[in-house]
Amino acid sequence: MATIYEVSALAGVSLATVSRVLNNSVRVREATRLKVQEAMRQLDYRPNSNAQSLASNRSNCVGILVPELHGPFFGTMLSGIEAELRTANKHAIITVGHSNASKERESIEFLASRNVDAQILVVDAVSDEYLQKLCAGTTPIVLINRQVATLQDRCISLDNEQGGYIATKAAIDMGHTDIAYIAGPQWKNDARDRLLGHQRALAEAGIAFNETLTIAADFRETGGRASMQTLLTCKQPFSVVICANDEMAAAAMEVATDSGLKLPDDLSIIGFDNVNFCRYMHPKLATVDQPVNDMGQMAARWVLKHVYKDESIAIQHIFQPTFLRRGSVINTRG
Amino acid sequence: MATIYEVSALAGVSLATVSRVLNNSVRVREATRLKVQEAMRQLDYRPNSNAQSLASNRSNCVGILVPELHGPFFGTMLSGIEAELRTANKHAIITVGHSNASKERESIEFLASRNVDAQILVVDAVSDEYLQKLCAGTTPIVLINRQVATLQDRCISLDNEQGGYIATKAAIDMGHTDIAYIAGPQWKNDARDRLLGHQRALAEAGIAFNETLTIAADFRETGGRASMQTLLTCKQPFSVVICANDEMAAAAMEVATDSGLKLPDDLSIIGFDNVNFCRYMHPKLATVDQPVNDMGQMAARWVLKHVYKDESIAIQHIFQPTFLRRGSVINTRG
DNA sequence: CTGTTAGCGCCTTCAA
DNA sequence: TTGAAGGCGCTAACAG
Repeated sequence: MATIYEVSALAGVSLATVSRVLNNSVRVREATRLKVQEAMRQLDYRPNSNAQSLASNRSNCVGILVPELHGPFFGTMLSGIEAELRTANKHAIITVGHSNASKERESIEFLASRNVDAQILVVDAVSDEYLQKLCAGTTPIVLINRQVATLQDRCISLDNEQGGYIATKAAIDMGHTDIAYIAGPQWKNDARDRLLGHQRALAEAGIAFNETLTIAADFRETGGRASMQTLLTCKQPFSVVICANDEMAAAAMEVATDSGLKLPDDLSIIGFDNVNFCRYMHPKLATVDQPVNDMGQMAARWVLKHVYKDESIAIQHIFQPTFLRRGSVINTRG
Repeated sequence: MATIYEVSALAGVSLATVSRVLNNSVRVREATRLKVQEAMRQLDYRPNSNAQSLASNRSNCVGILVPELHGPFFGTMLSGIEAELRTANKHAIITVGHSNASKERESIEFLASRNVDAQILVVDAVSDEYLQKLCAGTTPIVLINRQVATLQDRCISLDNEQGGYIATKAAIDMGHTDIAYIAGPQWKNDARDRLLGHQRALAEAGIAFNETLTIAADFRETGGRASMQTLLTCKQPFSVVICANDEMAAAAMEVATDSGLKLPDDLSIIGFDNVNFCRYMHPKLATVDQPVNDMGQMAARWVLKHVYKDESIAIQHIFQPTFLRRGSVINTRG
């Protein structure tokens, strides 16, 4: 592959000049520029970005770390990030953490060693202290869906408490008073916040919080399934089960159907996230929409603004969830 | 961030020696190695991979190009690729082509300029000639789900013809003779092959191919929806509609249900791909399983074998589909 | 506006 | 087993 030297030789200019037209920096005489560009074309020249990055200490790449690649959630988020970055001609280097602290750390270090200009992280295993130390370093960091008190200006996340609140409030508004709740793992702050919102809605309506109708699971189908089975055998009445995410809701729905309940007449179900498969379910899953694509886009914009200095960009740190009423939930007041 | 110089100074050795322990190459005296490693630890040294890549002309990164990031299909594939690469301590640089020729080309060039050791491509817009020229270059290329006659040894793909065949054969075996088919875009070879397989199964069973019951759509929900509507108004009887992918099948199912048909009693539906949402549908979608994760993994293995010289690996170029019978299809023979 | 000259951080012969 | 020296392809002062 041709180098900048060959271009400069062919064009009859110094390599500094070639570098200048490459970065369309400062003033280069139009004729010279054309000569150089023609030489580049003839040689099919492509700059070696490793060399550029080494020399300039900038890579035009931003590193991304997500917990996983499969599944509907992070794909959408990545899509939002990538699309926005691309508009600015920046590229994404994507890495996976598998919700495992050492893999997350390893990925972050890989990104750092790749000299990315910034990192967008979606992590749940690594500690707050680690993140604080990381943010104190030189590479700008953005956090999606992770709240660290001292790092608010770098956090992009959903108002999970509000999401938990509106889901439960919607159920209450539709006449439900016996409400079961399948929570997410309580060591995750989003799961905790959703539960808090749920409790706030109950309190506001004067409904007592029922411990035995509240089960903490793992955000996965297996957990949702087990939780639903427990609920069905706990001898307490409930007309709706609210789940802290859609996967668990799907599992709950399956268990309920399998055990002979007719949905939504016998039981209403509400999810959280609004991932793509909600609309394929039967009945369609009522859920709380989380604008993942937009949140990914916003993280990318944060980088565009703070790293690539596009001052025209406004940053929104907290995104509001919205309740989507669909067939899986019924109004008991008719 | 500490450089190799500082490490060599602290350890009291030359930087060549540091480089050697870094690449655990040749023989370094154990004592020296320990001294160096201790220095690295103290300085929290991380090699700059841009510099490594520039000097060694190897990056330990493989470039990936997929059509999109959202949606259930490519996420799973990426997951398979990434996991396999990671076992060998190689990393993935992921890029998106949006099924658009110039974006695909741009992404490929980006990957090349990043000096990736190999590229795994899932492309549909770029031409065969372009790919041939690309493969003639120095960077090893693997193609997933794209057959180029002269490049067979670099292609990993599903036997789509067979997939089309078994879907239709399954329907026939269950007593269906009036069979509608919603095809994919015929400029894509996978869509074409699936249709060919469909026709082979028909021919084999002595069933005449019915043009008006065959509609080519776009592999998307909108296309599936429109096609199903056309079918419902075409005044020809059919007891099953076979779709060239699951998205169109989901849409077809929705349209059928909305127009009052009871599934699967009034109409059977079969999809293709077995993406994650099939099992959330109601009735559950019978479909042809495409082992996407495995195919991604195999592409990664190709790279591990041919680029990183792990000769122990065996490569499988063609993957076989399997039919998954589920509730959306009924046996008319009882 | 253009050329000269140092590096960027690391690998890799070649000698010792 | 180790060190010295040149170079990977490019950027960024600093002169001119």
